[in-house]
Amino acid sequence: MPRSGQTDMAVLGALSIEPMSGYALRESIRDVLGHFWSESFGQIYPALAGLERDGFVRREGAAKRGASTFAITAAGRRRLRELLTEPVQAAPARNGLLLRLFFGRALGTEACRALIAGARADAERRLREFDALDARTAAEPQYADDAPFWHLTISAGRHHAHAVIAWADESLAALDHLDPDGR
Amino acid sequence: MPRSGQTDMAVLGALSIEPMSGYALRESIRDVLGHFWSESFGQIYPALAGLERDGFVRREGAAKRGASTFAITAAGRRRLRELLTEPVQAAPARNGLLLRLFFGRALGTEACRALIAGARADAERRLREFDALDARTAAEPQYADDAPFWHLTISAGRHHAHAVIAWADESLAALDHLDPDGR
DNA sequence: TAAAACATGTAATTTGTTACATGATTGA
DNA sequence: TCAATCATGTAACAAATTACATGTTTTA
Repeated sequence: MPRSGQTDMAVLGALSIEPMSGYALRESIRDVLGHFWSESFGQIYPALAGLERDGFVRREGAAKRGASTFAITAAGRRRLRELLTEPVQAAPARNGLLLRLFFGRALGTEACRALIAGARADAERRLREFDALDARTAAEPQYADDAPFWHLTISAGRHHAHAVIAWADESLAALDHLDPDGR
Repeated sequence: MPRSGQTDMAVLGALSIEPMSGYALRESIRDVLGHFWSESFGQIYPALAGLERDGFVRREGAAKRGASTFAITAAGRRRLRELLTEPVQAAPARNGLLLRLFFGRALGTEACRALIAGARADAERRLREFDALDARTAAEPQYADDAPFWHLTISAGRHHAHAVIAWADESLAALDHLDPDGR
């Protein structure tokens, strides 16, 4: 039974905004936190069970059939603040694109170009997703108190995507200079 | 015995540049690929054993006592090209800083400010590390053919660090506007 | 009424880290 | 000679994904 503090933080945090089912929890983590966080069913349900056992969430509605909603308790809010205050643990760096480019001499210049162009296209797509996400949250006045913080995370995503685009353009130009025949 | 293609790629790639011991492999992965990749002993040694069994690396020097060096074979180079050509698999997003900021209303504005300032300081430190890394590779003429590719990865790190700094400054200003008394 | 979406959970597997155990070599 | 560094490996644990199993509710 995985009980990482990280998963508990994400689950309690989401439930601190509004009560929802485990299914909805996963959907909103994917759709709203998706660009900087992820959780799978295999973690969410055991985490909910543990949090319920410890009195941090309360299950509302029948457990057996159909929908049951999980709500955060007062103890759960205290636990959330405790978790949020813990030092940020750096995720181990694992960037498959940069690993391939580092060995670009073995991979070949043309394949490198394609990888960089792909990363640039992904970044452009993410920028469009951020626009949509911004519009969605701005349209819901009940989240007004949370929106400024949500905006910080979207802004981080935008800055990152812009950085990828600038880097890609610069890098494609550098590879052209290295090997002027685009072949 | 973990045998992920990702670890094999990093190990074969490093050995494609020059033969070295498992220990040195870990050091150079930490020191050179550190800003975008990581491997631990628990993965490197089993990976080396598997690669040796499959004929992709050859152990030179006594296995029992003191140093033994691992060198990539011709089959290993073919295997490396094969691995490098595989599609980049996106690492699951896990950014503990942004997760905390997203729940910034529960964490408190002041703690958010401190987290952002910390991220900014980390980025500044990384920029200095990139300068040192650049100087180190530029000083070794034997890596001239690889250096242009290595430079792409360092440039990516720099762009990313600059993006973090710009985002942090913007975000700190936004939080000031939200709550003018810094208390 | 059939398909799609909602909903909950478990089990197997993968992936990776950390700690432990052991020993050789080198330099102060 | 003692400590630090180099070196190899295993075992225990932790974290997370994926696939599987099961059933309900809504909608076309």
